[in-house]
Amino acid sequence: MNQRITIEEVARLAGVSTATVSRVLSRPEVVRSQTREQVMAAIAKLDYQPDAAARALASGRTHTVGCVIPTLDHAIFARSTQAMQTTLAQAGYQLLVASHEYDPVTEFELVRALQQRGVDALVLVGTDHAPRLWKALSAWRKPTLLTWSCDPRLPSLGFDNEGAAQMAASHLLELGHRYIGVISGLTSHNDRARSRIDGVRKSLTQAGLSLPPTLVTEQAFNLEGGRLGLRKLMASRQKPSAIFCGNDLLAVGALLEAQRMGLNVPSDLSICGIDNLEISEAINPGLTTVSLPTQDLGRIAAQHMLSAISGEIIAAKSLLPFELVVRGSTGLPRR
Amino acid sequence: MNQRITIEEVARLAGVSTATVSRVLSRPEVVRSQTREQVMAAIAKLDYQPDAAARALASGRTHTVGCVIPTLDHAIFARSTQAMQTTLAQAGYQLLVASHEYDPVTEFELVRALQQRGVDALVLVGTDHAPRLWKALSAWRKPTLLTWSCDPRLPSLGFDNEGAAQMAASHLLELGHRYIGVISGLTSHNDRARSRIDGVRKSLTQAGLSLPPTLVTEQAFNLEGGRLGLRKLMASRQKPSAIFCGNDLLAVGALLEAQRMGLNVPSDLSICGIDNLEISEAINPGLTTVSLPTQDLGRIAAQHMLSAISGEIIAAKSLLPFELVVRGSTGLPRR
DNA sequence: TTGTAAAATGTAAGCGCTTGCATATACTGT
DNA sequence: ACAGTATATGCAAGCGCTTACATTTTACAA
Repeated sequence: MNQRITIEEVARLAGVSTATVSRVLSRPEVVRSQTREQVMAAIAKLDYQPDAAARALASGRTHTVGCVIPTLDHAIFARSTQAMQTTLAQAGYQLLVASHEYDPVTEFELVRALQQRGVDALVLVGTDHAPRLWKALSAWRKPTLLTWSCDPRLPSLGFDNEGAAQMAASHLLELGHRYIGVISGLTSHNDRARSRIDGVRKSLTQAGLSLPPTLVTEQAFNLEGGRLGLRKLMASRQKPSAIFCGNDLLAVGALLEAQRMGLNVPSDLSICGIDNLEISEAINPGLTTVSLPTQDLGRIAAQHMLSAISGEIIAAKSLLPFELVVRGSTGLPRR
Repeated sequence: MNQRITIEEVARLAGVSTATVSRVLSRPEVVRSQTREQVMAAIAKLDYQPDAAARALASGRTHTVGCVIPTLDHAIFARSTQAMQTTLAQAGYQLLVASHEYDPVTEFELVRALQQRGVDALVLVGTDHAPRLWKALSAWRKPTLLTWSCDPRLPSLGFDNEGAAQMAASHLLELGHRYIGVISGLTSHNDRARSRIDGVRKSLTQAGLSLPPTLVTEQAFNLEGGRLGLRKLMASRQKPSAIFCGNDLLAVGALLEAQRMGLNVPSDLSICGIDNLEISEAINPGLTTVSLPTQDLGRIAAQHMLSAISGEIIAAKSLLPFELVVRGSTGLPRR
């Protein structure tokens, strides 16, 4: 840190006290405009950059929001995180991201690390967390937000994952499918994946059908998982005529693998996902899916945290809308 | 911050001075093991969490690395950022990410913001930066790394983008293509995109061919861009028999659009990209591409910064390897 | 033992800023 | 002009930690 410019030098040059300089920086409206301009001139002249650590120590606020996600390597999280970052940056806040790769222990440690760093707010994904993490969160006196799914224990901003899956399943049922397979993401430490399976099961039950374990497979959350899942389901005794995938990545993988196997989608097999990624629309045939506003999720999460930081009360639970997007990958079952 | 536990309370409970507690935290080996254990016990008992802002102010180090990228919304950046974050976290460092959406002004401001925050190192993407950003970087006395492409002005870790594009173009030339079109990403504030076009041009020139402007189109960096680009090129007077895309996202978009137009890939049109995304392998036909180790890029970038922070000298320029992956999307031109 | 060097610990001065409170200056109405 | 307010600025005490440097303890040789 060689000859860093300090607030003192600015104060000297401007002919005021450090307190005034500080005020110009944080609450300019309380400083007389003439004084303010002198100070601003000095700041500009010296190219003064306040030391964030010192500000944080003195004020107890870091202008930083922490965000702990499973991984940036999935488009949905990358997208919402991107939106969050942009929104925060516009308000002068910085985003500290950390990812745990679906490991609850890592997640706990990351949260602690972010808390130590004094982030002003924390955003987490989902409701599956280690008990001691819940404890660490409730002992923490700063805004915290759960995203993607909701839990009564903390303010949440998410989707009705079960409902989204039900919507997809109903679509398949309405088309006349009776044997519906499910390719789910790994459900460990992932409540979204579980809720989505539950949603399908609920729809099937309501229709007087059931979801036999042989028609459900859990796969890694990537294209390869979708392909493996498809092969597994199509190898079962009673082949499904339609497959619901826990997300679009799996669905796209399944679709491409079906085509490789020489199956025609949708006449041989209908496939449906959740998320509505860009690829879902582009692929041939287009993927029928439930569209989730993931970008809005990130943006609104950021807005909520900014509000909460400035003392406003935020909704305990907000659900974002979703809608079925029917494309070419689903159709009537073979007679 | 209500009744936060401070180092003083730990010291009191352990019966030592705050200095000793501090040493246990940062240089445990200089403390007698017996003392160290007393202190650790006190830390555990009180669940003491050191205040990062105070540590930063006193020590001048934040254990934070800043990373400024164009956007997280592209798989390649998400992937390398993810790898960086993981590597840093393992070393007890946190990642502050910021994205500028290809806007140099925003980029400059973000860098300043990160510098104010006292990050211990900074990672940037590419070599296209505002002049005042270069100035701000050289005035800064901490490790800085350029990634994706290299520049003599700063330590760099990247790819030979021109070479990668040449490799792809040579492949198409060897197959016998003479009319090669290019769908490039937007070249503004994006040296990688420009280098890749240059690479293709160079290969063509060496083969005694040229790259007419009508066979080059710049498109937004997404699937839609690839589709628009394809339509544009296929509408030109002299249709290309092969298309090089600046990255795989464009290539996949182009491929899917070609199929929608009823073209057979590769017999009617060969398509080739750069990056080797997961989708490139999964799609039918598989996309011929130049594979870049983006994950390694992030991991190694993190390692370099950790080394540099601890005072080691890092290479001024490291180039990561790449290789051509030939799949089904390229073939011989129609006779 | 005792002396000496090495190792361990303690003391206390900051790090650069914010902010409650005291003081000074600027307005207002009479 | 003057008291009485309202507004603007300054003073100085921290925020919680790190780290030279000083001091004490330990280890070991003589």
